[in-house]
Amino acid sequence: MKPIPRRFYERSPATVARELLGNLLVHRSSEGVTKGMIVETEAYFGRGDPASRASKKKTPLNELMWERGGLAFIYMIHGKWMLNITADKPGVPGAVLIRAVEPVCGMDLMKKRRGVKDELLLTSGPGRLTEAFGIAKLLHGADVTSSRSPLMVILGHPRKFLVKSSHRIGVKEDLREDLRFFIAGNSYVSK
DNA sequence: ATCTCGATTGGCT
DNA sequence: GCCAATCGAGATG
Repeated sequence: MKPIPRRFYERSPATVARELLGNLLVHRSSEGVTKGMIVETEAYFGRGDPASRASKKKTPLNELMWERGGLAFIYMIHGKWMLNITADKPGVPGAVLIRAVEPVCGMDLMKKRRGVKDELLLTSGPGRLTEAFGIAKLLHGADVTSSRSPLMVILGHPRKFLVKSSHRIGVKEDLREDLRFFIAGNSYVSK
């Protein structure tokens, strides 16, 4: 399993968000392995982006957004863990929120962690997928470009799909630009 | 120490 | 469609 290299992430968050679609998120833990195809993402910038955690000053929570690309940036909102991957060049804040994946491996473990049987409810939302994958603050700062990391992103099989975009979900104030990207017609895209 | 808020979710009408 | 529970971080005292 070869992770996608760091240079992939050190570009505009919007480009990274779009191109992450179709690739595979892999988490390895003592409980087992879970794998899913990324089907929905959102891009966040720094200064000038009212919805971003990095729109204001640096804090212990958001400082990772200024670091190099390809690091897991994790925080809690409404009692749920959100998984982001840092993007853009070191010193330039940016991140991509992983909003949904399609389960590929470890569905039994996902069902156990989520406490639901319906596969469609396993990973079809940012809080759902972190619960299904067992992702929490412990993985904050994990390097998803390292093959030794418990959390990584690897190249998906080449597949044809249509990418659509929309405004970002749930944000109080959004930018004019469409910054949510998803695979058209995929049933794991959140509502 | 206490209060407020949110890049959400699930249950109920 | 509406609504309340969720809980850690940041702000405030």
